[in-house]
Amino acid sequence: MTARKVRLSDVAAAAGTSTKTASRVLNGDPRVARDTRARVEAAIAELNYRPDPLARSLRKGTDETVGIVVDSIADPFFASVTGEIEKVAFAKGLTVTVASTGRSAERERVVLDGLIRRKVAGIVVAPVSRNHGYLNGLSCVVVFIDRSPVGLAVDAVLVDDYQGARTAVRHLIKHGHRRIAYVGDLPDLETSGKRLAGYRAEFTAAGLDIDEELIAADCAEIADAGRRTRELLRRPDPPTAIFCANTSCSMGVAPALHSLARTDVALVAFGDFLMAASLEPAVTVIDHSPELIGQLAAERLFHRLSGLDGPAEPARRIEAPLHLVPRGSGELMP
Amino acid sequence: MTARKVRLSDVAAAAGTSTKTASRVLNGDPRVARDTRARVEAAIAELNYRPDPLARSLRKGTDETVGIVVDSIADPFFASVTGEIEKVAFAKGLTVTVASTGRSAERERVVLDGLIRRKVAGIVVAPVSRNHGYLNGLSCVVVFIDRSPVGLAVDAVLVDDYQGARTAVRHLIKHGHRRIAYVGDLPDLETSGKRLAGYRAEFTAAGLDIDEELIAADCAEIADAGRRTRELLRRPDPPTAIFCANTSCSMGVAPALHSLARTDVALVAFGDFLMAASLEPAVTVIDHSPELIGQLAAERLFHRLSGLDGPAEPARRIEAPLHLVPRGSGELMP
DNA sequence: AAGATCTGTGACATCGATTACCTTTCGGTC
DNA sequence: GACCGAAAGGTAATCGATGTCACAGATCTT
Repeated sequence: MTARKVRLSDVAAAAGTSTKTASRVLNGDPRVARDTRARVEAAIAELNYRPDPLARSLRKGTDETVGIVVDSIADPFFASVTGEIEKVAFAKGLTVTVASTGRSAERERVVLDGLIRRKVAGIVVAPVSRNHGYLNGLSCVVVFIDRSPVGLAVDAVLVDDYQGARTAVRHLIKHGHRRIAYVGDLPDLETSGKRLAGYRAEFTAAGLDIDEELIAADCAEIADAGRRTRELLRRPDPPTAIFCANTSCSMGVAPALHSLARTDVALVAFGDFLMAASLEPAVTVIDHSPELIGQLAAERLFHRLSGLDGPAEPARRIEAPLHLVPRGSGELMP
Repeated sequence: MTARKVRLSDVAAAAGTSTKTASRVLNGDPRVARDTRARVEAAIAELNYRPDPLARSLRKGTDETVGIVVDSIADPFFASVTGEIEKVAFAKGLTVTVASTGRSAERERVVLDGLIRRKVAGIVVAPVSRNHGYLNGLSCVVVFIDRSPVGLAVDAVLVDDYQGARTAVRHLIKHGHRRIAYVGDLPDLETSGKRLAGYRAEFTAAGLDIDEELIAADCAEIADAGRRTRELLRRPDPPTAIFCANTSCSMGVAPALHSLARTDVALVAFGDFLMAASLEPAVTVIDHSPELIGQLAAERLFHRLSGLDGPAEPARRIEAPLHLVPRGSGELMP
């Protein structure tokens, strides 16, 4: 009933060959006679043999697994990215292991180290640390997402945070706003830093002054964003529009505007979110699809793994397209 | 610089012992002399040795990994559950591998099979198939979440879908509603089936008739829920309230109500979602925290793995608490 | 004082596959 | 007819750790 465990040697015995030949069949080695191959395949089917992935990995020195490392798996953005990569990986027969950094550079190092020790074939990582030199000389394909590699030449799938932010701010300026608040995460995160830089650049390009008091770039949590929004609107000279630099912040800003009944304040958010379209007014967003990012990352990873490129193929930087989705909140006039 | 690869035998050599003794130190075997242990530990530190998890797993026949199998990793509910389990697992030094079923029973079988072949120590699974007998006789700890095991005695962390739905419907009836629509997923999913049963039971208990026309139990996608909501409200005898049986449906129902400006229709949703509190009116929900479910599942899993229970400890059914969070939408009168 | 019981340790087999390196067979060449 | 090369397949080592078992010396027993 429960065939306890079938090993390759059992298959070989059943087929009347050596394990080596059975192994050849398993790995598609062409140097096997037609009928020998057939006998081995029959034995495999009959015994319902499946190779032991652990043993194989130990011997081969590489495991058919891809690792995914992100800030938090619960984060909707990273959850979508992960889901997409898992789909592709499953289709190729690879296992997916996940790990979160909690945004700690130290933990990033620990989990990456763990994955590498497990000889994963490839890793997709949304890095936290400032320097990734320690990953050099790895015999493992790495693709960065969301943030770019420093001190390391690997593929990266990114969005153009800087231009995205400029587009958002330009949109608001075009609709007549001059006092536009910035609500975002700490700018020492690469992504946040670039978005803030884009915000600033667009003001400068438009010949407008920046009121530093309207910049709330210290919102790590949803609640912070809500609180800072209230503070901004309480000012004697409140903003007429808000540029919200990431999804978490949107989750704080939008509710705050609602509870204050200040839906007259224009809003453009960086990153789409599930309910954005159903709020009243619906939220105009700069969309960067996590599914697409996941797909692009997976594609890049498997391409490298397939070895179709020469190994010398230089690191590539892929920009996932961004586009502004006008829904109402961003088109309000002051 | 990059110490290519340090094996246990290198450590042993450096410490002047056999690999077996080094292994003893590694595994905390008490039968090692004090100074031998010290020497081995020094060698480990000096060579920066880390054991190879694959080799260890192969030999031991079990991998320090927990598998998580859910409908979709991108689903916010499962993403939170997964994130929580990963946190706990990381703290215990275990790796986490994930796989999605896409709600296909066949795929469920395939991914579970894959995990088992990899000799994972434990699995947390949100099952899809109707019978899990094929998992019997496994040397692997399994914990079910969200749906209960059939033909198999394993631990399960569940919510009381039936009572939750009754609570929701009772709440609406108490506020004067008689025509309450049901919008939910297909009832052949255990969870959905129970919620629908709860809906029906509460009507019966209140001595009210059920209008089958108000039951839209065929919404597998967000878009379906939106469409069905519009249909329901277009009826000559529309409902005055909606009970929304899962989060995905809420994502469809709430926007639909908004876009129709029908925020006079009462709404209670099963499952909290990020923006629920910020909609206008805020959405009353039956909350079942995915974080809590993840924690409970992880706790149960690691408890079993620790072997503190006798192996004969009977399967336990754990109910994660549910509670109604009134926020406005559920308290509207007809 | 001979046996019994612990300690501490190492040699060697083992987990289940793959790789390096042979051997054999056979057809074709010159 | 000796030689070469390709095809087909086998033997044994190996990946890196742990389990089995044997054994020497120290410490008790009675």
